[in-house]
Amino acid sequence: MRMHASHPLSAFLPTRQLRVPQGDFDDEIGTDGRTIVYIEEGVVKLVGHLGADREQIAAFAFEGDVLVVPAHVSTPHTLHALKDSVVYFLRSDDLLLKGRPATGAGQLLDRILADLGRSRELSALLGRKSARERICGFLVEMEERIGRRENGAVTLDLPMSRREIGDHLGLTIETVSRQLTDLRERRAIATCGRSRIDILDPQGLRALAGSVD
Amino acid sequence: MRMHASHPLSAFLPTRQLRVPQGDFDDEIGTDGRTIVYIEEGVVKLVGHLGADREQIAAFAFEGDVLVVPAHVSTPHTLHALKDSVVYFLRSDDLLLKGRPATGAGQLLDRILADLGRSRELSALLGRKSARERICGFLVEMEERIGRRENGAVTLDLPMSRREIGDHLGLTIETVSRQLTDLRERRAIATCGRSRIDILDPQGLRALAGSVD
DNA sequence: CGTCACTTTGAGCAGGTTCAATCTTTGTGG
DNA sequence: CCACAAAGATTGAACCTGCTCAAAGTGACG
Repeated sequence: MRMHASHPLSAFLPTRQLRVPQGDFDDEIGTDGRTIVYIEEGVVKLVGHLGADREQIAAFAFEGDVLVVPAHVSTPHTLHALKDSVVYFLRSDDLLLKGRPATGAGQLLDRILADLGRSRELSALLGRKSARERICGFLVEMEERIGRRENGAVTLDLPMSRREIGDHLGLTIETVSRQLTDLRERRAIATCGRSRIDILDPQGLRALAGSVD
Repeated sequence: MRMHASHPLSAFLPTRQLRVPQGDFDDEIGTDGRTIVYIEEGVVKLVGHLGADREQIAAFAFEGDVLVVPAHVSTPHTLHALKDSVVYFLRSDDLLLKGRPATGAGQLLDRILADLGRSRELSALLGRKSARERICGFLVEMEERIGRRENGAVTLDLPMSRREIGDHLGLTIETVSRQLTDLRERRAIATCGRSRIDILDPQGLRALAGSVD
């Protein structure tokens, strides 16, 4: 499903490729209009800043994802790379007004709407789910987006820290840690080092995630 | 800023106008693809269903707003009219692939991105704000979207109930009520009946909303 | 092998929920 | 126009989930 090296985006629109090392790259985002980012390689997080060290991670974006950086909102948002990444920038103004909707435009719009869909899903999670449900919902989402099948179980290599997971799910690191410990004791997952998580019971996890499905 | 009677949307795209009485109109939404809704008149809410009477109101949409109904997400979403409304439906497939990007297309995309911006703002609110901050943030947003200036103060005629406010902000009706009472006692707002709220101290409200701004 | 950042675990606390009772608003029919 | 009913809103008291603060443990990298 991912766009390839000579992907449609750059084929018909004025994009700007950027290789970013792990870390911040806020300078690259224009503040005057909405920016659309396509992740060609790596992992990126979109962070909302509420002041006083309060952060809400609005989204994690992986290879092939599109991320819309909001403008004209009261919470300032910035982008950060969790790994060395290659991204393309695109101003929303350029998407339609220049004419020439090509093959890639529909795909791009689809991905923008997918981004919006994930945002709605996050709202439901933050507004109405318990800590247990949030963690399980997060693990299920990660499984679907970056899980690798490995003889039976699904393996996750999480590129984000406990703090970042907490800042995404509206929880503290302590609560994240406790919930993961609990899931480990229930044999729903197994952990190995800081970033690796094996999903032992995908169905159990989905049940605990508390969605309708 | 709102589109007018012969608005660009219908001028270049296959839309479907629908007059809906107050209440549900879920049947009208196709389940097979993402649906984009333009509110010509009235007020609409987008509801995410988490089962067991748990609801998250993802968005309220007023005249001139565009609302994207997410598809392919694990939380089913439905639309409801809070008043008699007139809305236009548009499938995302039809937006770009048919060619002919017209004047309205850019405007429409802008509004889709505005919808996404509001969704990000909501995530920040739900993930990281206290009950007090949520209520104040909500009032400030409503002030900006549907507030009417009336000799000095700004007046709101809220079309939603306390329950709906709670289901939007991730709070119970009791907490919403208590917070409003508290704001009334601090002389930040005044209430009149169930739906009318006068904003007496807009700046104070913004300060209590806890955004950076 | 030592250091530093990150993670885990524990104990006490607090903001918001739950449950229950009362009060207010709104709409309806006499 | 008033009385009544039903839905919605407010208030109170007890409780509970997740937070805060603190300390100990673990992994990653020089």
